[in-house]
Amino acid sequence: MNIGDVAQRSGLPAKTIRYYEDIGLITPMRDTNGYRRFRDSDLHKLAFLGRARALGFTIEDCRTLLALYEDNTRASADVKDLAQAHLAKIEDKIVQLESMRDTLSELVHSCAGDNRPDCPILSDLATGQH
Amino acid sequence: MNIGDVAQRSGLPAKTIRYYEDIGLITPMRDTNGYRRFRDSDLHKLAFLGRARALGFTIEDCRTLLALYEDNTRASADVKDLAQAHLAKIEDKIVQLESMRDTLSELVHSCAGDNRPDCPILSDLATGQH
DNA sequence: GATAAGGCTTCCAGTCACTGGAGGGTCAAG
DNA sequence: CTTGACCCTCCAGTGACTGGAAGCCTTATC
Repeated sequence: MNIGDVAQRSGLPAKTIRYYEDIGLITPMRDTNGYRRFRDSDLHKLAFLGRARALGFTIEDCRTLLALYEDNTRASADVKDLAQAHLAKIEDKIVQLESMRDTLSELVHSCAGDNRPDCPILSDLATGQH
Repeated sequence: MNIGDVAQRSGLPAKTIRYYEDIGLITPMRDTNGYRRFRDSDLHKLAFLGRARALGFTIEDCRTLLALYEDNTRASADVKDLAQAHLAKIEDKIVQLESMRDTLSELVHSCAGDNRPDCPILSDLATGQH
């Protein structure tokens, strides 16, 4: 398979696939013309990476996950720890965003949104007081 | 005030304040020795920026917000529109993160986390199937 | 055989909002 | 006069791509 094929099948942009090779996540073969030639195992890895990234794992997490995946003597505890740490970060972010949302939503609702200049949003930003 | 003072009072790192000057958000004066000299109005702006950033507004949003703040003929509708658009983005992100959290949480709970290699997390990443 | 379209290559630069560090000048206290 | 705490500028790096330039390869058509 050429890069266009794996891009389509994995759902990842060709640019991203080249980038993943650059940083050593995959190592496709090369044809005599210099084109990358992808094996099924490469496609498999890319799909794996796509799913891990979609769950928000960092690239370094993905590297570790791939290594664990290919290590048949892994302990599932190692995978679980990684996933749990990541889950905690996500939950953290959600809490932060919810706090922003709540404040912002309150401000938006308290603003008339008309032609007059009076604006509680700006007042709040200016003074930190409602 | 020197940069250390405004850093402490605004809660922003000195590096960030210099950066904000670089990109034209503030324009402190200079002493003869080259040190930045901040007026109260600069501190006020920095506090404004700190609060806007804490609500997740981008730097460009902040620039616009500052301009609106200083324009006494603004329409509050302009501020509200900006805030509402930003709120929508935040809500979007929350939905995405919640989806990640739900999937990940399910996977984490289904993984034994022991010394054996069998791991539903890796299986899911590998196949996209539970 | 020429040519055009599309796919592939590499390499460089830009994104966002800082952050770290090197290398050096300034200031106040003892 | 030295020490230590400030301050300065400039450069590079972060994460994970993404866009674009410049150029080679392949396939189809005329």
